[in-house]
Amino acid sequence: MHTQRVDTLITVRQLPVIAVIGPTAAGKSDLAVDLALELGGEIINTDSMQLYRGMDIGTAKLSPEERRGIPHHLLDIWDVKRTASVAEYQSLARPLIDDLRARGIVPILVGGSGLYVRAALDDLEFPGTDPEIRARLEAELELVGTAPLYERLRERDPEAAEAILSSNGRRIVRALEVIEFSGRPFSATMPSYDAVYDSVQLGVEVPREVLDERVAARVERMWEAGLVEEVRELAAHGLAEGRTASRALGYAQVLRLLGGEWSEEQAKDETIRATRRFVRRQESWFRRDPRVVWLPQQAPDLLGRALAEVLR
RNA sequence: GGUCAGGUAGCUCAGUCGGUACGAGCGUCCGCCUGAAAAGCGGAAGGUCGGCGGUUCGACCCCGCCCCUGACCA
Repeated sequence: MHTQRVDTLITVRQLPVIAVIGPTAAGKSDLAVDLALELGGEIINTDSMQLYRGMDIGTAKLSPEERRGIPHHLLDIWDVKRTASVAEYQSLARPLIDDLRARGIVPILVGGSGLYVRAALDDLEFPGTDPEIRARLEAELELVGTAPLYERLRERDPEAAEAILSSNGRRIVRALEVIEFSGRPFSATMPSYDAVYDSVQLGVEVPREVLDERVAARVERMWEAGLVEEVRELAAHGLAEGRTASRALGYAQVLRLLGGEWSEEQAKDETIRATRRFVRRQESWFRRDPRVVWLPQQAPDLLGRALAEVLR
């Protein structure tokens, strides 16, 4: 009976689910751990590449010490050969969030994969997939190119065709796949930001010039920390066959280095360039969501401001 | 000192028998994004074509001089 009253009290003042988002190298992970220590939270990874086992250096995974005793979930759960999937991620993240909340622990999502964050937090439903149809369409795309497939999409689902550019083979294939196995149109409904949880999204903001410098420094550090070795080892475990993991920043470039296609300098430069490009894409994705509260990472009282937003 | 090659977008380079620079890749800026999302796709802004003078109706493209870069010769 005692415990029941306590539980009730806690439920009354339940904190929102927190998501720490923002571009690569902005300082999300540290802020998240700070928040977890302060609020009694645990961390759920929202980074598509940190889901992979063995991809540590290149994904800037926090070391055990850096985690400062805070449990981190959804790290190292996939083999590099496996193709990533937002839908699967969603099916893993949701129960986890629910479970933590039920135990009075604040879930703190951290990561730069925008779609993954939304899959966890927002009311997104993924219509399913059919590997055979997909494979067939992809083969067709390879063979005929994008134009005929786009034409077909326009016939079967004009609305989807409207939303998808005729040059984007990947999205055309996915739309056709869904239409084919579901018999229904591919409703690529744009930004419906309907949250399923009470949540706060904290965007860590860093001036672009600073970020660009940090990216270069970080890639340099990754190299020194043995990224090439890490990739070499993963390659022995089939990294190159992995559809997703083989494309990860740093990994893709080192793979080309190992394949003799690029020099070390080239691989490094390309990694920096690709990462900067990625940063810009992340910013444009997150900027679009009006719910994000942006906090300047370099401000003296970052944690305090973050807490204020959470406890508001 | 001489010979040759070259000086065109922020970078690397295309290009025109003289008629408004058609440029390309990269970078930059902006945007899109529902089962690969560290992926995929799109749009835009950037050039007094090394400088000065000449020939011409007209020159980035022809001529002269000069400056700069690289290679070679001495």
